[in-house]
Amino acid sequence: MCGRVNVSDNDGVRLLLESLGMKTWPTRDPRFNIAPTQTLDVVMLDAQLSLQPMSWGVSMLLPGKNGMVTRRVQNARDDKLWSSRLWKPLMESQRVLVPINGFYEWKRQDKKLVSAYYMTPAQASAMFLAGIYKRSTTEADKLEVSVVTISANDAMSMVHDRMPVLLLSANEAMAWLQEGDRQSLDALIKPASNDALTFTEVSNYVNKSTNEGAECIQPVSSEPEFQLTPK
DNA sequence: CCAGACGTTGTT
DNA sequence: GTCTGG
DNA sequence: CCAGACGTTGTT
DNA sequence: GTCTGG
Repeated sequence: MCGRVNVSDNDGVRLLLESLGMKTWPTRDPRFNIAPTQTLDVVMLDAQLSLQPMSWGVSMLLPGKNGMVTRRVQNARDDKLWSSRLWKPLMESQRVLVPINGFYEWKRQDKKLVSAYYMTPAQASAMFLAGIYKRSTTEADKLEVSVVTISANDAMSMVHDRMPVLLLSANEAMAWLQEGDRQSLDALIKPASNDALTFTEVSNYVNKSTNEGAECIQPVSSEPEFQLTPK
């Protein structure tokens, strides 16, 4: 779940960041198809709120056939946040917000891909995902982020059984950054309400992560747009 | 997340 | 089948 | 000190 | 391999 996002509408993101009182926003070229290992601009709270580029996926070391192997983990499950030795320290002091315009999910049936869907906030043009970040142990100054996930709500479960944790108000977003105790944070870690997201079925153009542009979010019409004239 | 590879040597 | 790259 | 875990997704 | 918990 949540392994592909869209950050193509800088105006929408700017409004979202301004709702927190920020005066900076992304100046990157629009990206309709951001995949794990690529760069996300992430909101962190230090002395002030700031926007930091981070690589999508927190690295962890695991024993492999020939020594240790690095594995990148793009999502953090809600039920592991306080028990895993990877996530727990990040939950305590490394919480961040991931501003996006929307994310993609793929529906499967009998193991096979059926269709791709684009999810956008119903009430805004951008939204925050709950994230946790870590300083890279190998590369100085490199930051890595994972997106917190939870069981899908009823609406999402039509497509997929997991979804990212959404922070849909400025209050919730700031609470995620500021709260110190576990109880307050746990209150934020819940599936969004069923009417929080708008679903759009899109073509398989977005499947390939090197494909870019507005074609990624173009709706699939129920009727074919073009029909061959029968002969 | 999905797509695509999944080997090596020697040579230019 | 499983790993890596984007 | 030793024992045991160590992400996530998809899948059913 | 390396960290956490007992």
